Amino acid sequence: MSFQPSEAELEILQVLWAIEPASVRSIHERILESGKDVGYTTVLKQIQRLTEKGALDKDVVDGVHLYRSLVNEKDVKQDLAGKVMRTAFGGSALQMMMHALGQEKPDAAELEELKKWLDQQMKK
Amino acid sequence: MSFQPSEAELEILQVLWAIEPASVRSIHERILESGKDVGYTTVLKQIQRLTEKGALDKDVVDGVHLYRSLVNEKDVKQDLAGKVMRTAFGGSALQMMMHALGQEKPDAAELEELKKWLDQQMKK
DNA sequence: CAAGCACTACGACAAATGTCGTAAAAAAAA
DNA sequence: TTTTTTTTACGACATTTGTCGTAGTGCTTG
Repeated sequence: MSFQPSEAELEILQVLWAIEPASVRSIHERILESGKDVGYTTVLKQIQRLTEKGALDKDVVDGVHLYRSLVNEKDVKQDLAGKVMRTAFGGSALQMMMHALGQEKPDAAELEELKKWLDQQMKK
Repeated sequence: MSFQPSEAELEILQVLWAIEPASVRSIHERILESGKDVGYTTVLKQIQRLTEKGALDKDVVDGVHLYRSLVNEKDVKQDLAGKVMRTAFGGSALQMMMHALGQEKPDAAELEELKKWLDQQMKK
């Protein structure tokens, strides 16, 4: 099993997957930009814990601490989605998706893409 | 926002949605059957906490305590799926589903059903 | 009725999470 | 080279979660 991050941890991982390697400061900024208001030290602490757990790696280049992820984005996301699918939707991806979409109207482009993917799948 | 259960809580809710109203004993049994090994009192405690939080309701009929859920299954599941979709998959249900399926090969029947649903959606 | 069983209530504990404050160290500015 | 500002390290604290043990209640049955 790969790494199963908590919510705050996932947030940090997401930032890293996008802009890694990154300093604590830049990660913190990103998180603030995304609307969530949280202190610098809080983010730092989470980052340190992630590092302890072996999910991140730190480089001290030129006196600046740069972090990057050691866990694979796809794996983590597959675990996450898979787990929810299994525990809450009896293993049905469709059920899960329909519930997720149930909140807002399905986006047309999204549906188009889904169709494409589906055709692809069925061909095989 | 509806109720956001923890994992153990969700497990109990799932049982209730299936066989409610139910006694602690029967809920416990169900959970054991599902493979998870956990003590009676542990389940009871979770149930009591859920009740405190207002997610369950207790009926004492004939000296037996029967519980049933006060939270709506669909709502809870939509919240859950929606949240994962938003926090981990940038709001894309498709991405979420593909990751979920990425683990095992997509099931043929599942795909068929998905196709049906999709056609339905696109028609509208 | 009394002893035994089954349930429930209560509270305790450890680990995980989310959040900071403050101190120490490093870098930048004066 | 002091002083200021930025960063990083540590450790603290409150909550939430998951898990039980134990003690109390009340129903069941000999």
